Amino acid sequence: MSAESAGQIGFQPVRPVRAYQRVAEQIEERILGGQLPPGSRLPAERELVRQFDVGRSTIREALRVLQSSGLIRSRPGDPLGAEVLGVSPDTLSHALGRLARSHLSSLSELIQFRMVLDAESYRLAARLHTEEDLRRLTELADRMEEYLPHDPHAFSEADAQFHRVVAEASGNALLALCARAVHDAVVDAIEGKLVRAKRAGDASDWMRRSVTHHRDVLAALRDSDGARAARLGREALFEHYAPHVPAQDRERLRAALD
Amino acid sequence: MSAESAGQIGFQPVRPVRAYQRVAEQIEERILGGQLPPGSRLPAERELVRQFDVGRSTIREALRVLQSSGLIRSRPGDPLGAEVLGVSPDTLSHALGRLARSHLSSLSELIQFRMVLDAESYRLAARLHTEEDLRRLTELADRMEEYLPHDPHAFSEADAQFHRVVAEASGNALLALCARAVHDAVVDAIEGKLVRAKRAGDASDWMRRSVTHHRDVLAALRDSDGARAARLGREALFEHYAPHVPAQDRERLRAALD
DNA sequence: ACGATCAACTGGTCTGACCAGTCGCCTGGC
DNA sequence: GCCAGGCGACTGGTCAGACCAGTTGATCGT
Repeated sequence: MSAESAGQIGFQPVRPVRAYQRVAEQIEERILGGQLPPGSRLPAERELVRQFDVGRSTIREALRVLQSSGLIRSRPGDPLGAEVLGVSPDTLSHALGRLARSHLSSLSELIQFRMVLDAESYRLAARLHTEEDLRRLTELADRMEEYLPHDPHAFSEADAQFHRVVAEASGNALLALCARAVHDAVVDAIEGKLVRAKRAGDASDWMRRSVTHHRDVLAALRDSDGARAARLGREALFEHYAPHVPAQDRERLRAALD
Repeated sequence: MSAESAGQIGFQPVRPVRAYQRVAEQIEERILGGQLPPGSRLPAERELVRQFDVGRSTIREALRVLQSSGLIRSRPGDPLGAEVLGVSPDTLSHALGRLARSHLSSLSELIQFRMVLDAESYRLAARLHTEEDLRRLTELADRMEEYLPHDPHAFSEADAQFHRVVAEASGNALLALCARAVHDAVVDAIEGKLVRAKRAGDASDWMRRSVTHHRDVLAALRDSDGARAARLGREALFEHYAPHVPAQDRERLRAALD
């Protein structure tokens, strides 16, 4: 290594490790390592105090860290102790949501990212889907058409579920997870505008176009035509969101189209 | 809404909101909202006790949550109070790393996801890069060639930086961030194997191929040929990682190739 | 047999204390 | 005049002990 070849020993700056950190690390290790599987219980706080031989505040700070990571959940009065939840995707969603809310990334970036993720999961789904996937998707498309006239809420629900099933059909849970997190972040960021637009009267028109879009995607998946499915996904997102993006950012979305 | 039309009022189950949660939320709100910009300082804990009118343990648990989210950092004895860090991408990396370590997602999913993200950022970079980007990338490629024979560590560093610059050139900070987080997660997950393989003697051979790969990508970017750049990225990752993936998962990676 | 009661827990919060650091000021020696 | 050193007055990290409200399961009275 270059530092060593220059004659320096290369001491690492040692940063103090807090007691609550070591407690949290030990417990996290046990959870990630498979001891303490999801559903199992941690000992009570006062028992952990005895086992780790630290004060209760230290234990509690460690548990707070684990809880904010979604690894455990605690409930007052529960005689069984905190519940182990295991690794949950919600942390990802939260992190993405924060990133989106901060001006570190703009709405157009978020939508462009969603275009990329959706299109690629479509592409993979076209290649790797099972018959069961197709059956579920057909059913969802049917349900959307059925709900179309009278229940916009159920329609949106079926819509979201359609996308989730496609993402799962891609065979990549991680990709599906991120796609969902980004989807949620976009919805959070733009909800107000869209609800207004839907109330403005073009709702049923939009829903009708949405149904044909989903049918097109389904057909592309059935043909195992990944490129077509991906293009459909990108175009639909572009058409849907471009009007809500500042004009100077629209070029960015267009760049993600081809 | 369907629940209301069924005659139910639709009360939401109210879950108790802990004091530390409200404290953490208020502070997070201020940070995300732009008051309390990165670099600014929080009041001292005992001052927060007065302002929020809660006990110090409550304040400390709230600060722990914020710290574990990467929003703040505190140092004992600092008379200025905890430092605001703002939204950081490290949270994403951590969340992805945990997801990868748990069997919720396999190594092959992680690598496939990286193929998707890298390829798409290449594609966007080919379209949106600036002259300055090209200059920096050329310099990095030169540096890689220079380091090639005698400093594998610096070589890897330049390699990673090359990918980071390409991701930035895509113009989408979110995409770049995720790409980097996934990259780090892959490196964490596979590091042991790779180091062994590199020591086995094919290191310089791999580095030589890597240099030509980066030159190819650079050329594709210069030609604004997004499809070619994306394909190059996918193929390089496939060739590099396929041997380290269980045989039954290799088909998954192949599906991401086209 | 069963429903109300109660005691022994739980986690959430508060108080007050101590420690080891860190910083600013202030002083004494140059 | 200036600078080194020391002396407080802070900081965050940790601990101990207490109280509260909620949950639970056994116990008791009917």
